[in-house]
Amino acid sequence: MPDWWWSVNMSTPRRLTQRKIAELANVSQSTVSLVVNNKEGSSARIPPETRERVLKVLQEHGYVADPAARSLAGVANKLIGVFTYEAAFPAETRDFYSELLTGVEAQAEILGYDLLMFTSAPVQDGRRELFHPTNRLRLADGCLLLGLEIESADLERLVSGDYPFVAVGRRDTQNVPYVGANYVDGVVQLVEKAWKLGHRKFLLLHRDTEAESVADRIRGFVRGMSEMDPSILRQTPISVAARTSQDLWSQVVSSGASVVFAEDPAHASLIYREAIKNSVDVPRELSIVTLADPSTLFENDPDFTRLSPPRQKLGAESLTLLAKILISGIPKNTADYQLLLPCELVSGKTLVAARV
Amino acid sequence: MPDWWWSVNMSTPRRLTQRKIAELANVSQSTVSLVVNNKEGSSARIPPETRERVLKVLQEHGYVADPAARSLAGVANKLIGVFTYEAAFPAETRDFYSELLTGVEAQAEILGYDLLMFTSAPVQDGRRELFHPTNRLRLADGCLLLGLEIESADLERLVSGDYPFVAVGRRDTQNVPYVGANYVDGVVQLVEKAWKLGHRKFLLLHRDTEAESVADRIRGFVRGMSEMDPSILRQTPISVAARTSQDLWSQVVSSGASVVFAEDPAHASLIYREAIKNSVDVPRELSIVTLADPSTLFENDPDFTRLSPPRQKLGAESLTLLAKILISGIPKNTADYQLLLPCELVSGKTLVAARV
DNA sequence: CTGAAAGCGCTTACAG
DNA sequence: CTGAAAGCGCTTACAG
Repeated sequence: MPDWWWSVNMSTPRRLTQRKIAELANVSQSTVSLVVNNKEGSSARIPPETRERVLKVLQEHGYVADPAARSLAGVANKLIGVFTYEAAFPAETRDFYSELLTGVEAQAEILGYDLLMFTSAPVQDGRRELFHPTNRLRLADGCLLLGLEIESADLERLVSGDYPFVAVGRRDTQNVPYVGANYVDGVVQLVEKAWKLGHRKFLLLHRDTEAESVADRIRGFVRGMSEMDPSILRQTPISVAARTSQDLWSQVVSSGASVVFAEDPAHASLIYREAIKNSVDVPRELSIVTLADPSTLFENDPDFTRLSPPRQKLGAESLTLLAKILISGIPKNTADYQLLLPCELVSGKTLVAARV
Repeated sequence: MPDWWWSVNMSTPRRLTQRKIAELANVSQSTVSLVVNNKEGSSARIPPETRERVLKVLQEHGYVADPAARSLAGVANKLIGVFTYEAAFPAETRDFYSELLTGVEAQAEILGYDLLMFTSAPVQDGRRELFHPTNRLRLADGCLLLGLEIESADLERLVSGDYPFVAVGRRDTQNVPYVGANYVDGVVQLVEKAWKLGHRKFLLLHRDTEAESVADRIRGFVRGMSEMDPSILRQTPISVAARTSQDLWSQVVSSGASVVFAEDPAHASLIYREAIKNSVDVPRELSIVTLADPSTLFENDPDFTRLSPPRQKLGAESLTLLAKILISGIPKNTADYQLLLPCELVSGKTLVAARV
């Protein structure tokens, strides 16, 4: 405690310590600690009477152990850090994070963890920096990492360190514990479905990012197509979605596709609107499939046929995995710390039989 | 550090400490601390050469001070607790909390605070309990309290304690530091506006809750009406909004109102739909005004004439106030810790001149 | 059954 | 200029 402390905090006396509780209950500080932690074990046995007395004082004063001190003394704090590479709450990123955080929050409630949001991390080029000189990861027992893209350098550093963490979403980096969505199999199924409906002219428009979740969807698309017919796959355009409505529409038209796989629902939405403008009937003349749930911002959209990643469950399971790691360390088998959850396939109304 | 530590963590040696850095740089641990904290002041003056050497080792090893230890040694935690009476992220409460939390988060980033969400608090009757036996408020330097309704017992206990906190939203309880929205003046303005447009038959339908935010809107309505004409106020129905669309519509019809003040946008929305069903033209035959922003769940609604509480700003300013309190204690003047932010009046399209 | 003591990693007067 | 030392609040062997 620095010297100036008292002068600054004269008004509010220092927080309640075990020592003070001990005085009040007429026991030693160690006894208080024993009671607080409900230790009955090996060497300590506190008579019920004493325990009651201490407990009473404890409750009367609403004592809570200083988590910093506890942590320093080597106990887990039941505190889980949540690091998001972008601000978690704003509308722009709300769709992405909200569902995940809903799951995390619900599970935290169940498992009795509090959540520490690392909002103080300095923002660099619009993204928060994980390892900055004053990073406070250690405040939490372990941490959840959220973000469409996560720096592989960060992941490597975490993997080689001893700090428990779990990434939400599959990651390429070796030995990273994660819980992700199984986009590959999901997209394969969607491709099969379209194929069986007679579609042969496909188009995949994906987002312009290196994120694993996007790569997986592309991979699923390629695998699905090649399982159906490798020669058709070779003629199937797989492109980054254009940025404007018009350019998107050009991509669709010039591809001659009967079904568009628009990874991003926002793109599906724009294409749908352009289709209306150009008097193209969706889905009778053009089927549209999207590979994630549409945001509430595009509520007027049709009920897109789509892949629905189980975002709430992803959040919940990530926390569950982290809790396991905290308790018993990283599992031996990769399969036990790299989990892929199946995506739901929503039938929707925008994928119908191809016209002959 | 408990005894079993090594057996559990054999693989990963203990985290890097200043002591180890000191050995590597051939200085004392105190010197490392001095360098880490960039202290130049009073008693310590480290020659640039030594400093460089230490800095180099520090960087090479990516050293970060253990925040728990720092905190224990008396440095502020820069940790703000966030207590929500309901789960913060789920869709049902998303509209209410998201905007607030967006503001809080943005401000936390600016002020360098991390956010601790008290998700471990046990839920009783659908609401989290603030003061439960294992409450961990003390984990944070202070805390923000969010909720439509906040138990006054909780508030009283907080006020009489020494734990710094700020409520988001105005509260009746004495001496509670808060940042709220000025609903009273906002509603007064809306009443005036409708009055000037020739409306004389008003109806106020409010939510069935004791929350201060609702009471304030009712108060504003009453004040506005009585400023216009007390005798008309006496004939103006002020009721709890019915639960079903049909009953709501009955309330509207039987009141004979030319303008409905529906506090809750969800109610405004239902009334609007009933109006369409019953071939009543909104706004030409019936004006509707709502006293909060509609949720994105009702996106198909018309652009309601409404009061828009500055939710993001509420969040941000609450954190700012709490930060002030943390630094210099509760201000002397009530006016300095009980803040009311003006609501924006959105013209919208559902309030027009009354038919003569 | 309970207390005195060591130690967690750090900050900061205080001696040299 | 730099190191030895006290102390933050806690947990847990270890003595009594």
